[in-house]
Amino acid sequence: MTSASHTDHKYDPAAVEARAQSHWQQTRAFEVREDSARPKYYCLSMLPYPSGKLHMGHVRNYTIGDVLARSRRMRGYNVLQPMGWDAFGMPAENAAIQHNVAPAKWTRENIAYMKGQLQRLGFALDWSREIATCDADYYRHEQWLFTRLLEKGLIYKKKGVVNWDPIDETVLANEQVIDGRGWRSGAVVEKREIAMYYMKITAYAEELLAALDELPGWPQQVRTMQKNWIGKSEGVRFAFPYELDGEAGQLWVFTTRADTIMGATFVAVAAEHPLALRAAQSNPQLAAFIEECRQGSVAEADMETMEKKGVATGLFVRHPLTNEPVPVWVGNYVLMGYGEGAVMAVPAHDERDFAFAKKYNLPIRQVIAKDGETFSTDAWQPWYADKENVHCVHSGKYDGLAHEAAIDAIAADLAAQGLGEKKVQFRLRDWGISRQRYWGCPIPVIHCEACGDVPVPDADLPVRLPENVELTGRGSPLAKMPEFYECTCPRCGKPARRETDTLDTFVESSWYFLRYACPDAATMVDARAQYWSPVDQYIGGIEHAILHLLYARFFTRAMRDCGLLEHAEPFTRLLTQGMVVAETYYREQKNGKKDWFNPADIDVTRDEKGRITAAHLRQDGQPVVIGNTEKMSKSKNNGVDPQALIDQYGADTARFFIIFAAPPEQQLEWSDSGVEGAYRFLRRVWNYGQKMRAEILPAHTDSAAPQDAALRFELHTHLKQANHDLEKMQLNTVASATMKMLNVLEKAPAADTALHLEGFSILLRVLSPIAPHLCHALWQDCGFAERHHAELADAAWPQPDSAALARNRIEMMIQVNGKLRGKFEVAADASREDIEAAALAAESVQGFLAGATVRKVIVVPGRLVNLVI
RNA sequence: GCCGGGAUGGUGAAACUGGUAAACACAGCGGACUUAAAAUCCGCCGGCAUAACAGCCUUACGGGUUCAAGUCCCGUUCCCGGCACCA
Repeated sequence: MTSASHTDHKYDPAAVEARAQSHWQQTRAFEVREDSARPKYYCLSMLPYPSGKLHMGHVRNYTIGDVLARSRRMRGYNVLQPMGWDAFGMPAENAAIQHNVAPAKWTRENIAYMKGQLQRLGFALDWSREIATCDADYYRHEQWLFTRLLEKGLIYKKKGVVNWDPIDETVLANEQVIDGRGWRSGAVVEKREIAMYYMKITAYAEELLAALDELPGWPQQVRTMQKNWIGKSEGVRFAFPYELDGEAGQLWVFTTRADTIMGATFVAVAAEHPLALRAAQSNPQLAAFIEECRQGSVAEADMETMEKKGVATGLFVRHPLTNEPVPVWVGNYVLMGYGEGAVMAVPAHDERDFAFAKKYNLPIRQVIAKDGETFSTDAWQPWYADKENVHCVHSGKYDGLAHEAAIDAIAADLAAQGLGEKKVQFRLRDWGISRQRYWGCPIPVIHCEACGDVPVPDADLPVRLPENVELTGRGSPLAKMPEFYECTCPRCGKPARRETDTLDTFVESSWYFLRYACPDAATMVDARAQYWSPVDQYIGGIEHAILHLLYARFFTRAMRDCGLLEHAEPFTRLLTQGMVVAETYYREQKNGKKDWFNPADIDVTRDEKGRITAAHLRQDGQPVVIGNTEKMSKSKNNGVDPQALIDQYGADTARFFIIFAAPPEQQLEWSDSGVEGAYRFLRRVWNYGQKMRAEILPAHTDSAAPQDAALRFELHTHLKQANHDLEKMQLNTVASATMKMLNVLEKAPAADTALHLEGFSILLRVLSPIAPHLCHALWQDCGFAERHHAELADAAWPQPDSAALARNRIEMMIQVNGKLRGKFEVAADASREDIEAAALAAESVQGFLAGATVRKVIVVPGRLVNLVI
């Protein structure tokens, strides 16, 4: 049963873990295939970007996934848990520029290293299904789908606005724009319009929204965020007619507050709006303002927080209901790519318009009133924007109408003139998927002067990304490679030019979970994808709550509508893990830039209460500023390397600590203390296992029964709690329960061998998903594999014994006026009257009852009695 | 700015459906064992007050509902995530 190397009494994580891992590898324990005899369980963690080495967030994510996967397997499920690499992306290009290494080489080396780390952590992964999104065997299918979606009209081309760095002549990601300047060049960033491909996600807006109600396995907060992001609103789209240079035109806007139209005192248009550009031709001041609006990033957060500015165009449109002239302004806060690129402004009933009108001295006209409130243009009051219990005033024939009625009447009048109608609008915008980057999936389109944009025929796929390139950081590499872009048109055979943009990396991560099911399929997916779909449990960071998860939901539907799948929702249950955060430390340079220091290089000073009072850089002993506690990131240099933890304490300790330290959905604040405690606990388990082998097992006979009912009650109470918490995915208290179980077993008399055996077999099974290596070794060494006829990974999950949990007397509390005053014992099946009588007679409350009248007695069976006096 | 979330002892946290606030740990303090150290084991450990008990207070802050509120409602502060080209 055991070999000499296993009989060493000291807990040696490295040896224990190598032993378990080689067992799993030799038995191919976690390679699975379709099996109609058992329920399937597809447990998926978000795939990592191969940035170099694992960070703590990865370890947390995959540990949570592994606990769920292993515990399901022990409950009889056919469990698939795969892993792969989100291998395209910007960091590889940055590394290439900085270290002069090809992105492909850099990425593949990172993958090899990180794979080794994942294997060292002992996750129950089916490595035979591993995929890397940068492999042509993966992205060829994505290119194939692209051409289908292009034909179906679900992908189309239009102009979009990007951040343009005029010095590096390159498009910048929002992340690369810092305070309006390019991160490398320092140049003031400009907005530039370029032609791009878009996925028509808005075609699915209604379905994506409605289906959120049918995702009970998703956290409510994620569903709410997606709902708000899709942003369905019902309103009125209408036009302000105008005449310009003798030509008639219409300026269209959308509003959800058509009941306030009579208070519209100006119209604001985006800087890129055709009317603005036309007016600027003869208005240098306006032209200068439009130029100013072109500067800065395209990020919405920047647009929303910047100072709202505007300039009058000098043009006027006519109010569609009053025919009065209304001035047209250009506002830097109006987005051309959103809605109509123009908004009506009602200063009296919109807070932003109010501020703008005050700033530029534009009229503020009240058209909504509320009983008991007085309107004043001096300061904004929240009720000005109310929709309930308000009515129209100063609005002619609409006076007295409530919100809904006014909208109906106004929409009808606009429609009668052909100047508007009710409309449902979504905040959701189509998904721009073109990237002017090198390290991504090439867009499979050929541009021909005669034939236009021609999709690459199936037979010519994949369009391979050339892998040996030099990156300079200027321009787009593919656009400088004639050997890549020079080609012939598949239709007419004449010389043509290949598209040099690549796809957004979110495209790869929108369907990878389907490819795991059939990684060797000749087509994009096959029947195996249907067997494993949908993913039963998805685990990943809360930061992906909107974009990635929404894109994947859309993509699954698009594939369904191409006949590739039968289902619409990719992920049945979702667990959004909290972030791993750590303190930040920095020093500010004279130019305002911050140098960030890693927590590992910092010594902190604490006061007698343990609070941090100061921090110093170990290297020079000089003080540093203590920043906020934030998500571990490269930019803030506050990452803690999990490798050091694994090297020192082993994978089981790292896993146990991460599970124990915080509930999965909550943020996990990293601290080195506590890891030691996890290690001590596992060592106690190991030492108990050695005692089991040396003392308990030799004394045990199979006919013996557990003796100590009180301890057995505690043991099964902890097991019941653990099972309940596991179901809720509150894994930290599952870990606590295993600690409580060990505390019980260490109290148990050595002679009660049956209790020890029962208890330890339960403990090992409950602990095994969290610390699988240690438990695997003890399970074998203590003979449980023979007793239970299964290796631990396949052992049946333990269930509490109801006989052990039965009680005939229970303890209840007595409150007097809601304050705890005493306790008493009562038979478990006592009647309400008996409980009440026992409570009133209890010694501990006599002092409070003396001279008082008991007005009311509240009995909560099994818990407490509250005496109201 | 907008959307979503969070705040409980020195620290991480627990408290099931509104019913004993602080389980389980970490750190700290005291003790046992030891020539000594490490390891291990035992005890104490929210605040005020007290010789000790009794008692009073306490779940970010301010109100409210209830026999009873960490939990529900209203308002506020601070922190975190996302905001469409970071992944």
